[in-house]
This record gives sequence, C-alpha cells and structure tokens, in this order.
Amino acid sequence: MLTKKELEEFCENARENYLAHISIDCVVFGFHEGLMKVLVLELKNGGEWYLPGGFLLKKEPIEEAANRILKERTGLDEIFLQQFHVFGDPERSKEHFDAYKDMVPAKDNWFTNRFLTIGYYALVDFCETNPAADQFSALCSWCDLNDLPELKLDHALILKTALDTLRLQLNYQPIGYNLMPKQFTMPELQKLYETILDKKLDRRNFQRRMLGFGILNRSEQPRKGGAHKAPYLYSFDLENYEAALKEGFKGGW
Amino acid sequence: MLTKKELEEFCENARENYLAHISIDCVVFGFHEGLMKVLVLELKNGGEWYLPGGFLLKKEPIEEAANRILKERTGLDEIFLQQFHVFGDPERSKEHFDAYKDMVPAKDNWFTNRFLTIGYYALVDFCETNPAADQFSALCSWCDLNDLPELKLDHALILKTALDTLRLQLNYQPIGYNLMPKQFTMPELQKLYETILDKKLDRRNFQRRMLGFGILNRSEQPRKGGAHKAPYLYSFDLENYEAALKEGFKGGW
DNA sequence: TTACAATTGTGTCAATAAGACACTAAGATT
DNA sequence: AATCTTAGTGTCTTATTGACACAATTGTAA
Repeated sequence: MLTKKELEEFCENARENYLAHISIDCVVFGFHEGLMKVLVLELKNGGEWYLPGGFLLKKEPIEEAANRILKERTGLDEIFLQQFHVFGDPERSKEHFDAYKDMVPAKDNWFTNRFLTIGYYALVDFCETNPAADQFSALCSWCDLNDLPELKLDHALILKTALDTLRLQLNYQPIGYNLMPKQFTMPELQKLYETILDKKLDRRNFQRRMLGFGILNRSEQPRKGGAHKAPYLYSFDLENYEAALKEGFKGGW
Repeated sequence: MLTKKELEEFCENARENYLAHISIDCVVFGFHEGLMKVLVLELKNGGEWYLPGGFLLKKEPIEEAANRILKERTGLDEIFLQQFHVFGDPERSKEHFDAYKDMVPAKDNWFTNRFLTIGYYALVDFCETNPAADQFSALCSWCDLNDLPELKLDHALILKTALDTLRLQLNYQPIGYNLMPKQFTMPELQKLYETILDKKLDRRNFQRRMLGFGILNRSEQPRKGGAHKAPYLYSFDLENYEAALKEGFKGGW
C-alpha cells in the first residue's frame, strides 16, 4: 500500500501519461534447476504480492507496453510475449479501490477507476534475468510455481489462466527456445516439459518425438566435465523453430 | 458516418454511460446452405461496413456486454461467445478520429479517444437469428465469408484473427452445437467442418472420428422425404459435449 | 419396370504414430 | 574391478490415421 504522498504523486503522473481503465499484467515464466519459476513483486510495506504489471502510455502499442514493463523488471529486451486474456470483472480491483478511496478525491484518484487488465505471459531465460523492483516494491524475485505467496487482486486467476494457456500451447507449438540457455541436453529439455506439464514423460519416447519435430541441432561435442556419461548438447534450429511456431505441429484434421 | 447532431447526442450519452477507451467487436459466425456466414453492419450513409460492436457500460462485466451487444443484433441470448484477442494499435481508429474530430470539441468527443477493442467470436444457429440494425446502421445482415465487403478500421484483421482462432480450436474442442440445428445428418456436420477448415475431408474417416468423440446421439429414424438414401439424424449429447468442451480432446502429451 | 445417377452407410487394409520396455555405454565412487 | 548413476539407442506392440471399395436406398430418365 502507498502513502498519501506517494499516491498523490502517482495519480497526477498517471492521469497525464497513461490511458485510463487499462492495465497490463505479466506472468513471467522461468525455469531453473528443474523448477518452474514465476516473477513476483512484494510491495514495500510487506506482505502484499503481485504479478509485475503497469499501465499503457497514451499512444503506446499494447505489445510495446508489455515489453517496456518487462524490460524494467527483468532487464531483458525482445522477450517472448503472448497476450492471452483480458480480465475485466468490475470488482476485480476492489481491494485497491477500498484502500485508496479516502486518500485522494475520487476525481483525481487513479485507483478509484475501474481497470481492465490485459494478461501477457512471457517465457524467459532464468539465468539472463536481473529482477528489479519498481518504485513501489521492496522486492522483485523468482518464486517456485509450487510455492507461491498468496497473490492480491485477481492475480492468482491470471496466473492460473496463463499456465493453462501455456500447457495448451505445448500441444501445437514448439516451446523452449525462450526458456532454455543456448545449449542444453535432451534430459534438460525433457525436464522443462515435465515441469510445465507436471507429469513424468518417457525418456526415449520424448527424444524420438522431439527429434521428429526437426527443430533441434545436435552439437558434435558432448558436454564434458560433469559426472556420469557425457550427454550431447543441442541447440534450436531457429529457422525451423520459427516455421513450426507459425504453422503449428500437425493439426488434428 | 454520423451527422453532427447524432454525434453530439451520442457523445454525451457515451461519456455518461460507457467506460472510455474500450470497445467490443464481435465476429458472429453462422452456417447456412453449406456456406460460412458472418454478420456485418452497413452504416446509414452507405458503403461503410463494420463488424457488430459496442461499448462497455461503466459497471458491466465484459462478457455481459458482449452478450448484450449480440442480443441487440441477433435477437439471441446465451450465445456461445469466446474472447480471443485485444486489438490496440494506437492508430487503429484513425478513420473515425479524422472523420469526427472537427464536428465536436475534442474534450467532449468520444471518437477522438483512443480505443482498444476486445474481440469476441460467436457461433450461432443461422436459422434462429433475426439480424437487426442499430441506431446508426441501415442494415445488419449475413455475408458469405468468401464474399465480404471491405470492412472499415481494422475489422478485416479482427475477422481473420477470429477465423484462425476458430480453426485452431477445432483441433481440441468440439464445435457445432452452436452452429447446427437440433438435428442434423453426418454429411451436414461434415460440411460444417469442411467449410470452417476450407478443406475436403474423407466421408468415412470423418464419421469414424466424430463418433469416436462420443458426443453424438443417433436417432432411430432416418430423415425421410429427401431424394436419395435416407440419412440418419444425429443430435449432440449435451452432457458429453460439455465435458469435451472443458477437457478438450486428447492433448498431444 | 428397369437402368442409372446420386447419396449414404459400413468395412478393410496399410502406413504411421504412440506407448511400453531393455540393453549398452561412459564417467565417478568405492 | 565392481558398482552406481546417467545417457544413448532399438524393438515390439498397440492405437490412430489415411486411403480406398462396395453395398444399400431413393428419385429420375429411358
């Protein structure tokens, strides 16, 4: 929650620069040590967790706004972003409304407005990100998908919807280029799929299917130094990957 | 295009009742005599075609607004509706902006606002609809998908995106309950799929697959009176159909 | 009334994809 | 050297898909 002074400053700035009634919330997925991670913010006064989000500048394209917001939070540019749903329940920001309605007169108060929020999900390389808090947050950090704090507003619903969409997408599009490092082993890639789907997959069938898509290049040299048998290193074949993204893997009909 | 008087009245009403910056546009699909149909509006002055759309009342849920708008245009309630994308290019309503900017002072002028539009697509039973024009339209009517007039603003893009989404959905969800009459024959249902996909399907394989989904009931009595061999009549098994909608047909993994 | 065209219902076969499963190879640990 | 762990590869079986042929029913034309 903001202090009165913070709120007044923010409201003035917001009314001048942002489009009213619209916000953007992002579900940023990362993958690290076999766990699915989500980027969350904790407000300064503590105990209130949110998805990273922001507002749309008056003349800014939506996608650009989502990129801008994510660049501020992750340090990354040109992120894989996908708009997946608009959340518009008239009561969805009631918590903010109640918290701020007495601090600033309604006509000046950004937060007594109704907001529709456009949900984007992003897939990013965990190791490349530098989570950075925004002006009102104490903390911006990765949380395990299975061990999240309670999220305020309807952000738990937004997260769940994003995850459902991602799982569906796995069926007809390649995924992973944005979540894996440049080079990776087949078992590492399998772990990503298992984590997203929350389901064990057969090692051999996974490899057969994955290679069948034709979007992977195998490097000559296996990874060395680790314990156990040295695994081959793979990278994505960008050209085929992009093509598969566009055309999708086999439609049923 | 509106007259100055119409515009002034509309703007006053709109500012009072509608949420600024947001609109809703609907792609209403119907199916008749083997052709895919889309509902379009022609403005009174003629020559300008649009998808049916409208605005969001200040306290109205989005889905309810889409339903309200469609009930006004089609006479139908409880339509199958699916939100599929938000279109937010800052220049998307430039045509309106230019047309109306000089008629009413900017601060009062609804159409000099930037608008994001939420796209919904609807599937309806062609024979049950009664297309009705709105206050600014001369005509609300069905057009063949393959023989559409040029649509204003970004409505051609909205339509294309809706169609792409519908085609994708065909792969993991049942469809047809909302587009077919209560009873129908297998060849008629096949024609629906062929029309949506714009592709011929094998009669026998289609039947096998369709029946495999377990969402159809076959009536005892075949349809009589027509020429040629009497086909069986089918209807959807609502319970299984709803279940299939929720769970989806077989995901790849 | 008979042959024919059009349409529908049903079944089979082959190719492909998916699922289950076992063995071999390489490196680290004891 | 024996063993543990992880990785690479192949085979068999079953399910799904795609291609295709034939029989049945009804109206129409000879």
